[in-house]
Amino acid sequence: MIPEKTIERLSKYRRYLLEKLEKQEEYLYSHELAAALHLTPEQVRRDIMLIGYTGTQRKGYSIKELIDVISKILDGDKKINAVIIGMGHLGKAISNYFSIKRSNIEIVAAFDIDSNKVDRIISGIKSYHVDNLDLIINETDAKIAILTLSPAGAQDITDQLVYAGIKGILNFTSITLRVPEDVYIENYDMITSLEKVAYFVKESIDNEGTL
Amino acid sequence: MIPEKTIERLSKYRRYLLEKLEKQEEYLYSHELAAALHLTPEQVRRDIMLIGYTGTQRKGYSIKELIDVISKILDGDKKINAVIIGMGHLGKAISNYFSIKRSNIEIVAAFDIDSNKVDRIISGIKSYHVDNLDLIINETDAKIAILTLSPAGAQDITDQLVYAGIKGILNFTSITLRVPEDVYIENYDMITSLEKVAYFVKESIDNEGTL
DNA sequence: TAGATTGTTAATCGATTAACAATC
DNA sequence: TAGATTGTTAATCGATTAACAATC
Repeated sequence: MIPEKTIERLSKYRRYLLEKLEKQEEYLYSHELAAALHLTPEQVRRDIMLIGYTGTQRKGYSIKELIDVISKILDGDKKINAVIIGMGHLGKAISNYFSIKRSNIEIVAAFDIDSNKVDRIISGIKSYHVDNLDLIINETDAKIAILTLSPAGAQDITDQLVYAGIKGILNFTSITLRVPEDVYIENYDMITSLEKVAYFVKESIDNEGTL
Repeated sequence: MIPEKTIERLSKYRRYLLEKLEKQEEYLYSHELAAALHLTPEQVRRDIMLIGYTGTQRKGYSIKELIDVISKILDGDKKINAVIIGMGHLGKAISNYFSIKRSNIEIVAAFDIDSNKVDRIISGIKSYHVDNLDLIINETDAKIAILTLSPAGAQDITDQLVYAGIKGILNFTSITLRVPEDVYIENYDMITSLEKVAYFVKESIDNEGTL
């Protein structure tokens, strides 16, 4: 079982490695990857050890091989389908973001309650009325839902999603959702993030020259 | 010095407490707050201990007092100004999100390179061409920047922001930015989050019934 | 009072970092 | 070869959880 933190870093490693691959580079050292992502070389080596890949002692790691190993871990064999709930600005932003297909995740449908945003293709994704949630999720066999709707209806929609067979939720609403144990939730809380930045900025301004 | 993780939770506590306050409730127990946010009561009590607030042993914590103590920690005395770089869908989504004024953070300006999005008021925020970055940041004394632009120009803009006096960055671009030590960066990486959800969903599907 | 709750110290857990032998 | 790098174990660090006395 690979720890959550390592999974996060693997995703970032892969992104960086793909950039390197495009530049025709073949090998890189743990300390290069570490420097690029503000980590320690030890941590990089340990993560790579955990996924069972082995470099060569002078040349470092093969970029191509490492990408393949990480991809096998992150993507598995089969594709996984996702849906977006809420096609406001945030929903559209995410659609565009993932329209460049990366990895094995595909956004196969979007939902909204606004009749202007329904039964149309928006940002390349077919958009349905939320009344069709259960039907479309079953048809597409989607397992992930990305929640970008307003907090008010979020818990209700979540219950419907779980009922329809969704197993993972990326939650952009700022409320905490209740779900069964076997559903994985990742909370993406913009308010908290901004308040955190503000706190540490305030701290650093207050402590200016106090070292 | 309060740890990062505690700061994050304080932000969430406050949000929840404000909801409770609106419902005219006066007191709550550590276990209530814990249950609502999927934490342990011990952790809630420890966090509250760290910020130096004390409840009463039978009634629990005064909602109003606790909000005030958290606000004093998170907000400090003075307001802090923020700017958004990039007024695409994501920039607009964030503008709307924070147009309801919460805490002491205010978004005072936005920047873009697209002439259609410049010298206008978008989602309630005055939008300028990026050429005016330094000028406006100095005029408004903004200390935080929210980056929602495309990865290509992000490092260049970041250098300009740091030069203009920005001390905290909320980074929505998926690249890792280089900044001086005294600039606080919070990375908000949607790709990594989605890949993480996909990984754990895949794991749980693979292990179905394996318990 | 008895029961429930707080505040806080000690124990545990997990993740990161240091250290270093092996080796290309 | 000498120097740099990997792989991995041990040590450290930090955060969470358990335990429990104090007390309303």
